[in-house]
Amino acid sequence: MNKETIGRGTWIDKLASELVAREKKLGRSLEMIRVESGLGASGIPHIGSLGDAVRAYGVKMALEDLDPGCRAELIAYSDDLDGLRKVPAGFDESLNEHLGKPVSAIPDPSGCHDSYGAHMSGMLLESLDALGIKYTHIRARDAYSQGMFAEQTAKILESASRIGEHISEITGQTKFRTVMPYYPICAQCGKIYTTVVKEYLDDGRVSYVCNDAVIGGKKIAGCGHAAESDVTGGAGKLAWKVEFAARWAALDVRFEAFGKDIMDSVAVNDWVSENILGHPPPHHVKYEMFLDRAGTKISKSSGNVLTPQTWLRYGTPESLLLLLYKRITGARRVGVEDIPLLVDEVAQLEAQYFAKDSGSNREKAARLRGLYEYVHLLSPPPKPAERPPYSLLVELARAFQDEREEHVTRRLLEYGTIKDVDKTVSEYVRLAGNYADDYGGSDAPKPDLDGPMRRALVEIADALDAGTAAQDAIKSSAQKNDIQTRDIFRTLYLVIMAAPSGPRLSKFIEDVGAGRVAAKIRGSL
RNA sequence: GGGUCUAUGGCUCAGCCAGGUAGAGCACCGGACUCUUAAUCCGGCUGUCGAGGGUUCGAAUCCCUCUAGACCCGCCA
Repeated sequence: MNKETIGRGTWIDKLASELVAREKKLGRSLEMIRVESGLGASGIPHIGSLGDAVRAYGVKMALEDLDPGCRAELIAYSDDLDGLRKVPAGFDESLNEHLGKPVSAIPDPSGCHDSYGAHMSGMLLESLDALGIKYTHIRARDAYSQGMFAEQTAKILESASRIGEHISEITGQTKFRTVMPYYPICAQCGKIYTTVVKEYLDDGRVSYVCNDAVIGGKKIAGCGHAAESDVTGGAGKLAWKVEFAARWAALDVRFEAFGKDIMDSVAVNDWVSENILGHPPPHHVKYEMFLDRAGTKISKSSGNVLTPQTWLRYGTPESLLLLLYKRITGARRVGVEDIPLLVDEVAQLEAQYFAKDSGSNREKAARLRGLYEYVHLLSPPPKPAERPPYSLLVELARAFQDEREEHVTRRLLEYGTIKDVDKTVSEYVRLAGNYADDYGGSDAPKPDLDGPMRRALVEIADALDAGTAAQDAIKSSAQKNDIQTRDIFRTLYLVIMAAPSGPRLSKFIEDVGAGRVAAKIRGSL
């Protein structure tokens, strides 16, 4: 009944221990365990793509943590020989002429990387760096041109008919019964999705024809070129249904997570890996897609991407790691509005982590401790940081537009929310400030400025200019115009900071300056 | 056609994987403090854990069936 907690008690530890058990059973060495994450390079990386890599890194950490004799490494593999299927929302239409070409052969529209593909995977690598995640980066283009998969490619193409039959059996997809699972880049037009290979020649070459293809309901024109292509020199790539297997075998990959959208591909690749390439396939875990708040899949090519960059504009790296590490099962609806929750949840975890008594449920406490440790990549800080509540910060940030950090920090100290100002506080103020600026008050109602209220506001503005204390000015004008004080306060908040509530007004007015507030009130009338 | 996930208080969800007295936040009610706003603090209310069956001493949790919703695959990657 009381099972011993595995590792640090999280799903990551459980997964890693299953993996170790399997490796031992297979009699393989634990000296270097490679875990892999495919990056994708054809669209703007979203939270889900990041999750794949971050979770794989979690498994890497857990492996080294569980077994002292074990070293592990995360391979981040950019699929930059994949062709461009669709111009992502917000990108220039001129990319249309490159549809079907490998993304590493398309110029970077932003001009900062050597190709479109490098730009896209670069964004993901940047966010991995921002999170402190270490990886070994491999680009498909380099791997193929160095002949990394030559041996596997040969074996696969030799067994193409057997593989085609199997694919048709388990996925219902029949095309590989007649077509080789390999796409050469057309030597004439540079496209990769238009080439069809019917024959694998004995000398390591394939013969192909460049035909029209339909991708995503859209026709991509082929150029009609017919030629032969060497399969070992980077002039083409394996189809996805068999390419993972080649990678796993060539790089000796022992773990790879996957989204449910590629379940079939993984099943085929497992079979190919085991039966054609003689490499026991990596241990897997399947995860659900991240959905946006409306419940639709986050897609790289339609506009609703929640990118790691967006998250990190408002939330801490820890909050993003928490999102990805707290669990792996279950469909996840996620949006910018979750960032405040996750940031605060880190604070809550931290409080529990440093609390003296761990509560009644030891197992649960251990899991939460473990989660906190993973959120800090297993190097938790020696002592808790000052972590003011995010919603309070947003509210204060809305109130103080100028010299924000100084004003907000002073408030926090006065409230007793924080005792000291440290790096975390200024980071939090900056992030919550971004949130307040971008999402501030848009849903706040417009103040109702009719007769008496209008007069009252004018009086208040005059009184403020005359140096009257804010509190007195508000009270007397409320009496004079027969308005509830609470209504005046409410209206003032709406006028001054476009929110129905806020910090105490008298101190706020003192901070900001009575003259400026008076001007703001007049400006709204 | 095939597959996966989800269903827990008014709302959003945790707990389920490794069974042991149903939890949190928000909302709401009462109180404290306050400048009749906000924030903070204390206390309180809120549940046929989607339905039915099974396993078990014990099921929100495991198994089966069903219902509802969502997503994915059946182009390509």
